[in-house]
Amino acid sequence: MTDTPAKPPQDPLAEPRRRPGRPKDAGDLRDLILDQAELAFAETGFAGARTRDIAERAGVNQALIRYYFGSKEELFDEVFRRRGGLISARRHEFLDELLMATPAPTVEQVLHAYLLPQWAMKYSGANGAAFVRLQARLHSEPEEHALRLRREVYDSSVHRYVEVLSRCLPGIPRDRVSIRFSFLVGTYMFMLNDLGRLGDITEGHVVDLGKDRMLEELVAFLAAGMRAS
Amino acid sequence: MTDTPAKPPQDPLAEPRRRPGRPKDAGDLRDLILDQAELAFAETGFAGARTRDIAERAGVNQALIRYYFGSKEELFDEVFRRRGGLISARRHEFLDELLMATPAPTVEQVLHAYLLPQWAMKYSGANGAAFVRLQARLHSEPEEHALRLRREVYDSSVHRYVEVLSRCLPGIPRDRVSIRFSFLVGTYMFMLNDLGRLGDITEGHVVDLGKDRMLEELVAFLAAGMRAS
DNA sequence: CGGTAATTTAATCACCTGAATAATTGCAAT
DNA sequence: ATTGCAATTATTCAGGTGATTAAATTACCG
Repeated sequence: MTDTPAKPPQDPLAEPRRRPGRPKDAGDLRDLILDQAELAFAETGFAGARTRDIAERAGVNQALIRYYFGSKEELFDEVFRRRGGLISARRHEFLDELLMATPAPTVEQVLHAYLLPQWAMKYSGANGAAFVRLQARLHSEPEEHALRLRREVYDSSVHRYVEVLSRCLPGIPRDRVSIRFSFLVGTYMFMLNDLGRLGDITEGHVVDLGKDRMLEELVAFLAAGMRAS
Repeated sequence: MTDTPAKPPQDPLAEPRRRPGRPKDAGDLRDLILDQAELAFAETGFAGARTRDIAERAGVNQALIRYYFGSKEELFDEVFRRRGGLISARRHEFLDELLMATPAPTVEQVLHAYLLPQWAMKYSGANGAAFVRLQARLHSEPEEHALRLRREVYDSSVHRYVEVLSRCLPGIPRDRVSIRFSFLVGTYMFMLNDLGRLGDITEGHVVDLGKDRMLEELVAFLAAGMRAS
């Protein structure tokens, strides 16, 4: 408190630090933080990710996270809602389009409409794959927090798809359709998330089937399961 | 350092603390630690669990974890291997028995043999359900550590089942069978782990189908998927 | 122009974390 | 008896953790 109140001798190679205060153009640091948080949460999960890392990767002070989001948990929620909401919306759209085009679609068509938004996000570049992993992680967390988020974001689209599928499968009671739908959720979550188990199981014969082929295989498998007598 | 070298005034209601030194009968604290670690890891994942909590729940000093296991990570490995090895061994046994009884089993029979050990463990009481959750969590962790463990414990039984299934499904190329098998892994992992999503998806109509009925439904679904043309 | 509000930083807090150490006790072999 | 090993504890360590505060800088509104 008594001496060297001035700046320490700065590294002349250091990039020009942002100084505090309102920025001139404000290139929305909020979104930058969300992007980096998405990556961090995907890599190490909620507990494993450090707010310091997230801030550093975004080139931003740690306190800014609190400023924008309040807490680490609320930051996570926001990350999840941002893309989850998008996926859910796309699902609704695709189902609308499908029902508009054909009043009695096949099981395959309905499943394809349901899965495509996730698939497209995974291969969209731009952190999509990270979000998909983060989401798969959330799906295996039994905590109340996780459950609440999933409900909030996904339940509405899921319920609609179950209803439509039920109409496609007149021989199968509704409750059974919904049970099978929950099987389906586990299946695609795992495949979306996976980063090596497929290679192990096929003993190296199949490592990456490619976006389209994998989706086809999955739809065929799931549709057959749905129709099981 | 200078005064009060003696014990602080102890809470007279405190239970008699175990004093250091070799115990008289040594009711294997090692296993006690493993049990509590299993619960803790299942509840909050690897990063979220605290060695302090684990030790406390086991009624044991924290340093004992290091004494027996070396580190938190090695403790986790041991927890995983203990029951994972058991499950893998059971799978081998059941497959042996099945092939002994019928040289050409149905897909349903093979899948049942594969799934039963996990199912039985989940409903065995005695932390079985906790282990199953922990395992499902591990399945959605992409880290190298997780991958290595799964390989070590499960690959041998998985490869055998893929081979037998391939024989049951002569119309389907081997690679495709193994891809479908990896679909299957995701499906049952999710169902084993699930603690509420089923209820959401069925809008409350189905919360718990009961051990046997759920396994039947799952086998029917998966067998149909395996056979998909 | 001048004041107020928004945005950002550096610095710090209180607490927690896994790990390590050294002391303590009981048992078994000599 | 004495010594040495095994199992257990209380205590401490070094380093992180999310959160918080106070100050700094700029934009915006009158």
